[in-house]
Amino acid sequence: MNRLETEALKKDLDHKLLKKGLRPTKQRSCVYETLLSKKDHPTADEILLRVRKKLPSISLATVYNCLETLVECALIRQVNVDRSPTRYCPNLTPHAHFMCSNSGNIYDLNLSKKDVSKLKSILPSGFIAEDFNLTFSGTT
Amino acid sequence: MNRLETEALKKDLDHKLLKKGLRPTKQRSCVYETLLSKKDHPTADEILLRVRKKLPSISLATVYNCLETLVECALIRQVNVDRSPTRYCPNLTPHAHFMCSNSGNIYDLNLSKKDVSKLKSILPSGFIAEDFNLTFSGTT
DNA sequence: TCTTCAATTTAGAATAATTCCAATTACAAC
DNA sequence: GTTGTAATTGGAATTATTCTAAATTGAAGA
Repeated sequence: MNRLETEALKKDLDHKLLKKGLRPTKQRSCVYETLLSKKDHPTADEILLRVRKKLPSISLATVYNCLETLVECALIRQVNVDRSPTRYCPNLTPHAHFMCSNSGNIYDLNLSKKDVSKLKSILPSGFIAEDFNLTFSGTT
Repeated sequence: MNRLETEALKKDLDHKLLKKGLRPTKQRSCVYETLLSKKDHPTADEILLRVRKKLPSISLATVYNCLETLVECALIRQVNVDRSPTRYCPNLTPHAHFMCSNSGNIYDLNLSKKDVSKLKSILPSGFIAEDFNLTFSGTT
């Protein structure tokens, strides 16, 4: 990501925060940029380590706070696979996850609109889904 | 469940345990029967309470041990929704889950073979799924 | 510019689910 | 019966996450 892109993202973040009456802080933007700069699925601990390269004194509690805020602003998503620590995902397009049992790697599987409507067609009448979560596990 | 059914289940359980070199104990069969007697999605704590009506001195550690064993024997399944405590499910037919955000209730949504093959068709070539997990959240 | 004040950050304590551990207990095989 | 291994048990330990209370920040108004 070059400087111009980074600045555009920061502007977008600040705008979305302000719309919710939240302050644009350097911690929030740093956590956000860190997530976007490497599109994997890090845990809060891993994010702490990465963010500390830029902000050495940031605390784990703040990382959790920032992540929660970013999720609320719909800028990132949480990924939970079984009981393992929550992971965070900057991919906002509809997708499923595939967890490789050997490596522990998580892959995004993008879903077409057709896929999504097929999924929703599983719901019986009367059930209204706000969200869904589809995770495969196996080997690649 | 009448006595004959219960005994048939116990026999099946004992058989599957022995096949794996595991001992059929009263704790294991009690946990299993408890889960089958009310087809909801209790947590380990809730299962402890129910099982203690029959085996007052059973410990929480044993309940966890038994549940782990039953999962390994593919007699029950684990259900994880977000970060909430693991729930256990005696329904072995392919199904998705729907969690009602208001009540917290979890519903089984049975999947047809067609549904399952549609789901698997999401996987790109090279990805081999041993298992999948589909959970909707919303309101009923 | 100075003050004010609520939002945010911070370190560390607290919580909750689960796992671990070491000491019994219970069986099954000999 | 004895023996040996598996299973159970209570409590301690672990781990991810949330809570708390004090310190810091930065925008808005005086």
